[in-house]
Amino acid sequence: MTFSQATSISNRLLSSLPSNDRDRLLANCESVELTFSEVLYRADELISHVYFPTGGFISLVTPIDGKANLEVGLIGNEGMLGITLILGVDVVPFYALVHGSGSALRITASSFLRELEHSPTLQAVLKRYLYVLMKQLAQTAACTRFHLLEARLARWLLMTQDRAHSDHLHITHVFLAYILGVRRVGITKAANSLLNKNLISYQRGDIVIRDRIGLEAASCGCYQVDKDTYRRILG
Amino acid sequence: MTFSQATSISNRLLSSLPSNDRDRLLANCESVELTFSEVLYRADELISHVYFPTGGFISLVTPIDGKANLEVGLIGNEGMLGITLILGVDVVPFYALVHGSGSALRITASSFLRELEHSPTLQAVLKRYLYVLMKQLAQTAACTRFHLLEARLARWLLMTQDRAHSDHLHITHVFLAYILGVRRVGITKAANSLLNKNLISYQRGDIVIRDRIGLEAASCGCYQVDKDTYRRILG
DNA sequence: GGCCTTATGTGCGGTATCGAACGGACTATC
DNA sequence: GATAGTCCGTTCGATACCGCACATAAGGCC
Repeated sequence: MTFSQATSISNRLLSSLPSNDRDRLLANCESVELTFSEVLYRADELISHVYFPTGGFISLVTPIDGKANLEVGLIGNEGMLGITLILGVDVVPFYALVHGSGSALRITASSFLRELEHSPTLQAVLKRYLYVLMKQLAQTAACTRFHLLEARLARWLLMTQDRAHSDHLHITHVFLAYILGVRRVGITKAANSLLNKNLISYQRGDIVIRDRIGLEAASCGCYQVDKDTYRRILG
Repeated sequence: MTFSQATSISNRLLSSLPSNDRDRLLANCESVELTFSEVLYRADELISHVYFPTGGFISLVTPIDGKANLEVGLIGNEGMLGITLILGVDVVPFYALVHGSGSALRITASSFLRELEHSPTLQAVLKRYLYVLMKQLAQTAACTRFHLLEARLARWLLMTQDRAHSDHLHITHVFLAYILGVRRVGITKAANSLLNKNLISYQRGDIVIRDRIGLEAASCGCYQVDKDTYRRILG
């Protein structure tokens, strides 16, 4: 066994597998460090590896018109990157960008597909995860349309905190603007508003969540909706 | 055989199946008429039937905050409704609303799952379709965020024309506002602009596409992107 | 210390869309 | 031909963003 139980258990999809299936999969995994702003997938390329984040987390980003971008999904240790392989499509659907440094387990696409054949449980779990991801895509679409920036920012901070497992996030306004599809100035304004409410504090690329409950109140309901969906389908 | 070749061929997913798989499936299907504004699925209910539109078409709609709504997908004879069954989840993810009257083939969820077991080809086709749907979800999210209403309206008209197989669409401004997540007045303004450019004409719930090429120019690139994705993955 | 890069704040005019209300025109029904 | 219902057009002020430009500040590096 290449990896300790502690490592394996820190990805929720993997830890929900029966131990023999999990061990088989882990034996084919290698541990990698995801580093901030690293691009794991470029759209339309072939998927070479799939990733199960354990510490780090990843943004799924859709480019549009060659200039703008929008984050459509967020993947931490509750999910995986490369899920479309289970649909028999090995073409990357979205850009995948590391937004939180940390560890992940990765496995080559071919090994992954082989393990998938051997484990109906793995198939079942990942299919359900894909369902959750779809719901999140739609939720994000509607959220982006209707909710004010401040609420969207609060939602993003909460989602990210869950995946970073820390109150301290390493992220700049420029990056947030990119993710949320707005101007940097818009982020400055929204972040300042949250600051004035004593919900967060920040300084040169470090954001600290000060009041999680307050932040939940300031965020739109989408945060809770996403969480509920995950729990209902995979919990 | 319950249905003629002509009927079966009019859904593109079904017509891409080998004839024996298709015939088995069709033998379990019944033909139904979809009527305008009919609700086929309500979110969080159980999926009782899946639908393969042949003439009609269906909107997938995500409600948000209990008041607003946003269309996140459009299903005509190029697709199917109820696709999430292949993920092993029988809970409806989105509202499904008939937006174009016309025929469809439907099959009970249990029969569908049984056929799915028997036909790896069916599984493969539908998984690829699900991939396309995911890409469209993300594209719609970004489109909704960045593109002006007039372009989004043009895109919607084109997508709908493809699925209605007709230049005449039966849809009111109120409905369009609901779909695109804007005020009715916004639709009136955008539609009027398209009218002034001689791209469409309309009157009391009937819209006529006058100049398809011009409409494509007025629409955002998302229309073409979606089409390309479908062709690449399923074509 | 001095310099450069990066990160954040501010100010200005512009605009797409919002919410609400009202007016007019066509259709269906009786 | 009166009445009610549906559909479309217009106007009003408000606002959440936009693009652009520039100011301030903090940290790293020589």
